[in-house]
Amino acid sequence: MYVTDPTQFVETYDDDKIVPEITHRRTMTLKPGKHLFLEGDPANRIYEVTSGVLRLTRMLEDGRRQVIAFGYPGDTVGFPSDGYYHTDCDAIVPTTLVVHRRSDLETSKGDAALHQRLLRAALREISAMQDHFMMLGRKSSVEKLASFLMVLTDRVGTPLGDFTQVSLPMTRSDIADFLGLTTETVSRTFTQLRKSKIVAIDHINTVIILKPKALRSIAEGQDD
Amino acid sequence: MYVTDPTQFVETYDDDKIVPEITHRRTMTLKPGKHLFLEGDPANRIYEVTSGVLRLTRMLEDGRRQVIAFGYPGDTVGFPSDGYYHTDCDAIVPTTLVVHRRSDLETSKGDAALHQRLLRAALREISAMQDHFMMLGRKSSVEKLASFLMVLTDRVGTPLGDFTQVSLPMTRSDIADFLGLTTETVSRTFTQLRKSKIVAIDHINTVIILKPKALRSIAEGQDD
DNA sequence: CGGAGGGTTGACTTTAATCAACAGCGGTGG
DNA sequence: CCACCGCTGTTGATTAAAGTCAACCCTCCG
Repeated sequence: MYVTDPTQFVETYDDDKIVPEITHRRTMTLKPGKHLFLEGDPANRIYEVTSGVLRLTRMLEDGRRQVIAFGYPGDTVGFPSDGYYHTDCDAIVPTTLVVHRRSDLETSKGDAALHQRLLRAALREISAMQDHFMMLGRKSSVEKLASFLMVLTDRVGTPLGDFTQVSLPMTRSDIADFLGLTTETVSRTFTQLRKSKIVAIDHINTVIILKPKALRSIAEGQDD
Repeated sequence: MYVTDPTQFVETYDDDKIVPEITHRRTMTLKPGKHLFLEGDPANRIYEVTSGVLRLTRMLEDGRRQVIAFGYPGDTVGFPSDGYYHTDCDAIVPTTLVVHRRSDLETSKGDAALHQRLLRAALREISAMQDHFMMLGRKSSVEKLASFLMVLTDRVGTPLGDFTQVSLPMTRSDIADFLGLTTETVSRTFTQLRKSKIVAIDHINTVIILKPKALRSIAEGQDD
């Protein structure tokens, strides 16, 4: 019930014209709460998420935390810089991964097609991070939460009658640390969206998008 | 683009045994205020800054602006995603650039060494953006400004007696939009740092770092 | 000399954070 | 099986931080 809809994942693959080969594929699984790597670890592997959800985080000395990204199926994680990882990464649900050796991908010796994929993934990542900047720096709490829900709707939403269902495997605290808010504010903002009938909250970790257009226009700051 | 200290850049060159050839190098210059590209333009070129400073920005419909990065010498700008630029880019001082055709860099046909450079630049960019996330999402206004000044000190600071001088070619409004603050808050925060004798403000666009250690510990959230 | 734009400062408002209480659920063990 | 504990989430009251609105200054330039 946690896991991201497999059809979504297949589509992502189709879009990218990536047909994974059985040969030369190393896969692994990761249990919830288990770390894939920590900030400062030497970065020898690059991973592609095939199912589940990862959480990439950074911490300040005093415990303040920023969730950099959630790694959904189709995402690549573990981009190295100067040979090291610059975030912690752990699983929030059981997760399966394809493992690539960094040396295969980064040096000229490796497969050119794999190379291409890494570069494309990095460029997509940069673009996604640019959206995230605008969100962190310039949006209000409702706009942040609406943006977050829209992204998830577009990526991993599943149709449910006339509406779209989105599962939120992460805690409120994860959402808060992703959006640069507190858990209390996230909670209040959910309540606000629920009371204005834009979303319904099914179970704590399942929301139903009732008015996608309204949600999107909030996300983009059109109403104020 | 945000943090890459210049020695780093030189080392990267050495590591890769890339000595840019005069041949096949196309350069250009850009006057202050002139745009290099706009959000949504097809991304056919990738640029390396050789002198000057660029500003990369994104806008919301209602005019709210986020400065994504400043492009200093050694930085690469114009990373495409889906074939388009996702930010505006203009010069804030006279700027010179090396121009690369995207097709040369991104497709398998191009020079493998150039390929490598693009990938490295993209990975550095991702790492820098991760710092910026923490700053936007979790730091207070003083911490933000201190972080900004530290990065500039490390990258482009020039020794001045016992101290370090940093020039700020961008306006207060650019700094505000980079840090997710208002110009008023930036101004007040400069005053605060000036009054506590951590920096001195020479000319509007030149600051002198009097207590780098104090500034760094504020930036990292050690004092509160 | 005068005007425009960028920057600073002050007074006040708004937003989200903080502090605190409590509800719901899920697991554990008596 | 039920009681209790601990964790996550919600809600309320209050506070703190940054935003807004406004006045003013300074400098650069025509």
